[in-house]
Amino acid sequence: MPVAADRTTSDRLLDAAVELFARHGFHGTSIRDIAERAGVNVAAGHYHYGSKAGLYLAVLRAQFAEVRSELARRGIEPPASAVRRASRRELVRLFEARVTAMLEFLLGPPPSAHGQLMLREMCDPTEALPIIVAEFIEPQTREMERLVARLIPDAAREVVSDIAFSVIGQVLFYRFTMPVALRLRRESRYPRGFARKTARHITTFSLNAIDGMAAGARSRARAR
Amino acid sequence: MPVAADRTTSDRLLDAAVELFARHGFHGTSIRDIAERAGVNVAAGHYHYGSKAGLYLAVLRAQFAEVRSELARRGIEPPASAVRRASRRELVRLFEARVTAMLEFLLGPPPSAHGQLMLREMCDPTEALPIIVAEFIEPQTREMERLVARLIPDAAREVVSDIAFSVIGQVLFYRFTMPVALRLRRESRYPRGFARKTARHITTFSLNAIDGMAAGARSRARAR
DNA sequence: GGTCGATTAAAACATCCGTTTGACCATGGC
DNA sequence: GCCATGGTCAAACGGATGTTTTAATCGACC
Repeated sequence: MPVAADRTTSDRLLDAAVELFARHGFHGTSIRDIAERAGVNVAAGHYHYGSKAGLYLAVLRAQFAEVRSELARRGIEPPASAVRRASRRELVRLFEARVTAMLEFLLGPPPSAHGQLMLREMCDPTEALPIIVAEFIEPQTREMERLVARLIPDAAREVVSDIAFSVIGQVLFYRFTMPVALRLRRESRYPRGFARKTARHITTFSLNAIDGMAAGARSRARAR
Repeated sequence: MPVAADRTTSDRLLDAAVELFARHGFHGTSIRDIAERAGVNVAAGHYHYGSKAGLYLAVLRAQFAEVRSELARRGIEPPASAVRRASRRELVRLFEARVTAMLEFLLGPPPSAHGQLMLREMCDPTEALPIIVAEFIEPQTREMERLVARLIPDAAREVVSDIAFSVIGQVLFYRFTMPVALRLRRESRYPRGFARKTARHITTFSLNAIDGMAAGARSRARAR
């Protein structure tokens, strides 16, 4: 089943490589598989990308550049000034919107290749990992920190950072443990609306945690 | 660097295989690498375990049987009746002890092979995944649910389950994203006491969340 | 029309892979 | 002593792998 034909050889290689690397990993995918799927010669990979590793790197570069622009397109990257001025109600809305967007983005349907490739980089970090961090994880963490900082004022930078990590952690968790979660649920894929429903839970859980920690900090401050 | 010598061939194979499968994955590890590390002949793997896949399966069986007994040894598996009778203070202590034990277990030092093998099964599920679920994830989830159920009485089973997932999620997250977390921190491994410190954060975060959700449920009940 | 650089194609290369074979060796029962 | 048995070994097998080589093809430009 070759990829769409009206594209350059290098693009078709990239498309096929995304599919197969995501599905079977670097070691589990052969140049010949990729070439066959792309409908090109085995030598094309080396000609256009130098080596198998070069092709893999190009795949991740392309994917996570796309991730960044996709997230920007969905408009969940409001200018920092907007977050600074937002009311509590607006902050909560932004929080849930962000969590929902990330989950929908990662869980599909169909399940995106991004999540799988990211997971693979956690298993076997390559020189592509810095790209993923820079293009996806770092900006998402910073934006989340900005939101959290407004939701729990006067908290130490480190506390804010830990909380942002807990939130992002819950989100990524639902992607990374998908095979297990589905097995526990005895289903073959997440049901319709699962991302939204899960986002609601994570939001509720996390906002209660944040509010509780803020209240705790206030009462400790009074006791001093 | 061969493995200790005063053991049977099949045991030395298993030891070497744990190391290498954890480090480089199934596809990334060759029978020859394993045999060399174990100091035995290449044919030994097939003789004792039938095939490479058979050896891999044996590795995971052994590892996660060990996990189960190790967790039992650490005494964080109190009989269900103890949880049923525990005071709030005791429940909180059990909660933090469980989170701490899981984190110390997963993060090391040195980082355990279990976590890495588990992560690999999330990437490429094999017939070993049911073993991991049955030996580790399922029991941990059930125990956590039991604790959570006591901490937020009268909650629906589904809510309890979601919360338990959020807690386990945060714990596994710190293992799964280790390469990224370390990169963001610009360190090569987690500092001493990191597991304990992180367990404190997860406990604080989660208990605040649970208490908040419990209070929210109560006030909604009153409004009705 | 011819030249040249860029691209594609087929074939070959060397290496590595999982697996199998058949010989060798120790041990224990008869 | 001798065979049966279970374990270990070097060697080889067939196939797959990433990569390279070499030749053919295409398109633009003078």
